[in-house]
Amino acid sequence: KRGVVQDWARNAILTLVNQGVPMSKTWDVTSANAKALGVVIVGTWSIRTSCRVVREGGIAAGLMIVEYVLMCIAMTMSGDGTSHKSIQYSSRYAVVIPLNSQPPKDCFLGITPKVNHTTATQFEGWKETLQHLCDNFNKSPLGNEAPADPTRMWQKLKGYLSDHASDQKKLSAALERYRWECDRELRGQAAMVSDEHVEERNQVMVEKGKELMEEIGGPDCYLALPVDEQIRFAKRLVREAQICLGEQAYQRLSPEEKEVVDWWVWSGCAMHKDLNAMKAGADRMSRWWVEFGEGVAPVALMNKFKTIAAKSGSVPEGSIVGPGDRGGVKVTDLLGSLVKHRETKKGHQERFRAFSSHGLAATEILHHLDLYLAFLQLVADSKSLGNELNHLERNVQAGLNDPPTRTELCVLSLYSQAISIPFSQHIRTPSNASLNGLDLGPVYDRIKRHMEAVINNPDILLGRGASQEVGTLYGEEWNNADVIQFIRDNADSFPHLQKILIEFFRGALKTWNEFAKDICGNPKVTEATPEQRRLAFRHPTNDLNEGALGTLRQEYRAYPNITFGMVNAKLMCK
DNA sequence: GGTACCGAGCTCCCACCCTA
DNA sequence: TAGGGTGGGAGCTCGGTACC
Repeated sequence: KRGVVQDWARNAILTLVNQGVPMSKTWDVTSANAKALGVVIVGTWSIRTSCRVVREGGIAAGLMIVEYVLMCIAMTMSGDGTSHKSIQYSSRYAVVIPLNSQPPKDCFLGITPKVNHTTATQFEGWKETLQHLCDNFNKSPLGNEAPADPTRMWQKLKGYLSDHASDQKKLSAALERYRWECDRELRGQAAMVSDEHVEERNQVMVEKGKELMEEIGGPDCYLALPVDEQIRFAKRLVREAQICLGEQAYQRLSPEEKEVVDWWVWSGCAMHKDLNAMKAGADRMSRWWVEFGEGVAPVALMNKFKTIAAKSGSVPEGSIVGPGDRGGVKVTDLLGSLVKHRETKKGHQERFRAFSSHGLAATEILHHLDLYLAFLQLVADSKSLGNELNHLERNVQAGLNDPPTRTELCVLSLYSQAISIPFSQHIRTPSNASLNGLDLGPVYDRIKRHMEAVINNPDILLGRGASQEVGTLYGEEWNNADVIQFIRDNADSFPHLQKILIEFFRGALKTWNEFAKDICGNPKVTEATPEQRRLAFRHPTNDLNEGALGTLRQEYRAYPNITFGMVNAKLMCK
């Protein structure tokens, strides 16, 4: 058809946009490539067409997702939230398990804005998401042939993956409850048209009818309702009767069949476990100085306002300085602000491109300690008036020169080198892409055993003869052997290092024990058959949702006027 | 550090073209 | 002639840059 952009061009547009080409430049890139290859393209396309193709691609991807879900044997869901410029957003993914032995498939269900972060709102968001996908599918020719029913999607759910926030566990319980309702509703639907248990069915209908009729005040009240209210009442009556009949049908199943039907597992993101363990270790480390430091503690690194208040003497310094105003984590935070500020116009990120986590930051700082101190001097020298560092720079300089703060940096680095990095590499390595989050029990046990070993014998990490074989989680190479050597060479400068290390590991271990309960201490997981685990497959981490929300921020920044619908379309096309 | 302006990239509205 | 496909132009938002 003349005047219509061909399929090859649509595919090219989607590919280019997925590779990061702005939608306004897809034609320029295509024509430049064609020219270079000596190919003549008949016609052209506009920016508007480019945008439409991407949006259509998103809709087509949504239809494909519904097809996958309708054909799959089971599925799990995962979600995460963030706020961007005062608006809350939720990202949702599903992993569908195909009928055959094909690997699980990730399906991006979209990012939606929401009015708040309550469990009820998030739960409604999930219902709306699946309903919206089915509505779109049913409006398409595919849906005319075989309409999609979100109830059947819900029935296939086997679990939920999220972070460890209490609202997420509550959300998982709400999703599980709704899955239960959908399952019983479908069983009830089958019972309604079945020739068996007819008396039972009639009895349920009569009883439910009476119960709901009493609730609204009797038949006269029902007749006084507007027609749309009457229809809503009738639908509710049918649904509740179906659920009741469905429960009766369920009770006739064998115990083994019931277990398969009811099986649902919530699990938390593995990287959140590590992050929380790091945080707990740091808290415990900072408390140690207060209880046993005998007056020695990391230097206070107060912000500008607290410093002014302390200097004025109006408030005792002890009541101003909080636990988060000193130590290794504080100095990595401050140096992070200095060399990798989240606002592109601030900081010195053109000179340094290194930080990403407290553990890695501590390693980087210790590895190049002299360089960072020299850099701060360079900053001071480059100031036009009086060679004075600003408040932030002075704080960083004080922290880097402070032995107790350096001690904490050593501990953060050792935990990162021994536990965090080997663990994250293990669960994120491409060869482990099919690693099931439910199969991480042995990994968590290994982490706990290794941490206990360090607590009982810190020389595993600190001893001069200690090797990477016994020091790291999997006995592999240190991520940064120079820093390990630096810590050992300077052990005399850190008299509290061993005690602080043990304290940190005790705090982190306690959190690991607590946070790994979803897998290690959960009989649903530990006693599950391989087939049950396969059906409830979920990734070890919530990276997919974290990544989608990160993409949303990047897209908003790169394209200020983009709608989240377009961001969704771009992500769904991938 | 504050202000004004520019430009990039997307969306919306509407008119035109093409085909069945 | 209706309806789908397409592009022109205007408008919006916000990061970047120049200037004071």
